Amino acid sequence: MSERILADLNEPQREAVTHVDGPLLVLAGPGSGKTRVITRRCAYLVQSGIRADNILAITFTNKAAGEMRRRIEELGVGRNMWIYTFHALGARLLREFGPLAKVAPGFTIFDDSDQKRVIKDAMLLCDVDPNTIKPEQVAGKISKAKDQLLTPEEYEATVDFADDQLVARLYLVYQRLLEQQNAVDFDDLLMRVAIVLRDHPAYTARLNERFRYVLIDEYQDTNHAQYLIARCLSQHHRNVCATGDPDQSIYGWRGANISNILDFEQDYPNARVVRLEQNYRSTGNVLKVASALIRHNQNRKHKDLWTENDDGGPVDVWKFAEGRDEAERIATRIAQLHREGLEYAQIAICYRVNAISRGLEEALRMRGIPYRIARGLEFYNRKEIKDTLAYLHVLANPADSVALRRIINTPGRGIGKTTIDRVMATAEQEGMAAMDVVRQAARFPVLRRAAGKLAAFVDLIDRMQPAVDGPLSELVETVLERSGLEAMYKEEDFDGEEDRLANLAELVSAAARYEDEEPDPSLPDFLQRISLTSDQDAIDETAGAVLLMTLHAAKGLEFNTVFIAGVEQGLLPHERSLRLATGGEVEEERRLFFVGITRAMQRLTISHCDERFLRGVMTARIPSEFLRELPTEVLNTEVFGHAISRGGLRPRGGDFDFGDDDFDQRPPRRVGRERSSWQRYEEPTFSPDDPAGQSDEPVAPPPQEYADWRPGTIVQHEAFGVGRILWVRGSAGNTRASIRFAGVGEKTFILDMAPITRIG
DNA sequence: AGAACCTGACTTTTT
DNA sequence: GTCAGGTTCT
Repeated sequence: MSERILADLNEPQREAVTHVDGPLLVLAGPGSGKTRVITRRCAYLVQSGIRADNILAITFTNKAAGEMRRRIEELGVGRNMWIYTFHALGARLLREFGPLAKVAPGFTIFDDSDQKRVIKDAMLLCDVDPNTIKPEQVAGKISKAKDQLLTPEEYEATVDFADDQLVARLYLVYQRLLEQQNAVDFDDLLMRVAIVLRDHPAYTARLNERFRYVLIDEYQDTNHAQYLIARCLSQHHRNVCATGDPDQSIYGWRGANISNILDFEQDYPNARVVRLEQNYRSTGNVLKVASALIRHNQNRKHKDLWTENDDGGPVDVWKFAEGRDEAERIATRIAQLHREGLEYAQIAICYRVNAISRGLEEALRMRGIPYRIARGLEFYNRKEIKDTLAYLHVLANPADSVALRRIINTPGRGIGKTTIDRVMATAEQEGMAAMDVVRQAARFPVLRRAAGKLAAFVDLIDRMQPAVDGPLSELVETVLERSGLEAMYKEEDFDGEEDRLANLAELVSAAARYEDEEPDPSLPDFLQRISLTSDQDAIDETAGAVLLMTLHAAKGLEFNTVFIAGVEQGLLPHERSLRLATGGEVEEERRLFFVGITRAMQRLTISHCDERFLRGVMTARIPSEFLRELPTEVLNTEVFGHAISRGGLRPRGGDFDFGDDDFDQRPPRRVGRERSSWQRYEEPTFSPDDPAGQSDEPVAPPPQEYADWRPGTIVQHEAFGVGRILWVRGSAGNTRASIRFAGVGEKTFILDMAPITRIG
């Protein structure tokens, strides 16, 4: 077994894996086999006689935790290892020592939108005009305070600006509102645990006994509270292993403190430091570009990244006249690579801001290239899911009035804003839970008129309550039926384009799956777990589609071919990071670029434009200052003119620098290859009765995916039966077809949405 | 109570 | 240009 654990490790990797006692810092460059080191080390510890349940590994995402568990179990050890995200560990410990931290079991975890709701409530209660300060700002300051473990009282003592005194008041009320609802926010999960660990040495000692080896992954992203938790958990034995890469610290704006990793050696004297510098992922040229870029940062630990891989082709730097050209060219290039045998799933397009994705999507759709967007906030943020979960939350925790407000009139049952406001005001006055006010509505004169409707709602909830003790999936079904949500969404689905019922069915099966896998399932645990599930966890790199994502979302992934679009000043680095020009923020932007570059295994293309549509207006752009920092000798720079309105995509010759006179005038170099892809650009096919290309505003051709939906084609519609296509037109994603049905007449549909199939 | 209308914001968002 | 959230109108 030892053989297997140490097999194919390089020297530093082996050193890290076989380090057992005492603090260890693993500085792991991108693609240096960090996960391998972590999992092998866990196996090594177990093999040296340490019990798996004495080992605690902490990650940032559920996905990372799951991946780690999978790979450790593959090595045949560690079935009982503690593998958690920081927040899940927090939730777990809070449940354990709840009384010490003033939370009752079954507490609700509020997400950002719940939190915002409560802050608004606090502002209302404190008579704070939202024009003075925005709820988001308040949230930000409270979050910072919690990161520093400051209770409202302690925070108040530290502030001297009037603004912050206001925040202190709001923080106090906010916290009170949370407590009344037996709810915590994400920051509480860390702060409360850290405070208990700080103030209850006996408890901390016990946990040190339990977790004799502590491992923290992505240490560069820890904030202060997380740092303290890690520190306390390893206070007695000092068997702490931190892994990470300061050059990939990209969450400073969320409170991550890069100094935690930079100062590890001061924090833990005698720490062993291992540098993983050999890269197994990228070509030599990609790595050269990455290294040259990141060298421009001051605040870092130097690493010499190297690889035994081939140099590979040059790194492409493409310059376009306009955003649309960029999107077109990337899409055609992807089509070409696919024809040459590259899987779509091996390709990613990254950008700094989500706003860039739209144009790319359109271009991909136009060519029928399958793609997926790894955008934040998908499944659990859908309205129908949030509604259903809100019922479950009320059942699990009747004090949860954020959830109560969400469902009390959803579906509509004639309980309006006035009534809801009165319920909330009464609850505040009487110091009661909102649900209890609703229960006793008849007692309160202001609620007299609504009392009947409120009683009906109470009755509804009470009739659901018994199902809480039954199987979870059945509970969800009961809620869907009795609440009327199912009926409501059935109707909406019928005349809308959404498929909300399908999502709800997915929720039911998620509940069933949870119940299946969990030894000790419970409704509160299910809900907590959902609250701690992010969309990052849902990114599936193997879905057979090109992945579009922000540079942030790309961290930790790798692809054969990577495009980084919109590498322009103001976008990357983003203008908001330039404003206060605090150097540090520009360095974080540079790290973001570094993260993007190092996702690429074989091919990397960086692109930028002279103009692009931003916020509805065409905006002049200049290339990113970072482009000057790249080594020209491994770049292949190309300049392209307009793809569409100037009659076809063609490369334009001529001089090319990065467009800014301040740049040093290194001669532009061209490396390698003919640009054969241009010649192969395919003129889109236009539908016959829709002669396009005459106006400046061409009518978009039907996307490739509908290429053979020609007039005359016979199709079947779920409701209208068999019909004949009259015409197809429209832009990608909005392709419309007019179809004549016997006895029904002509109807126009959006093809992506309508339940239509081709027949014959 | 619900629809229509208006306004402002618009980086990133591991939990 | 687009979306969400809030406000005003009916």
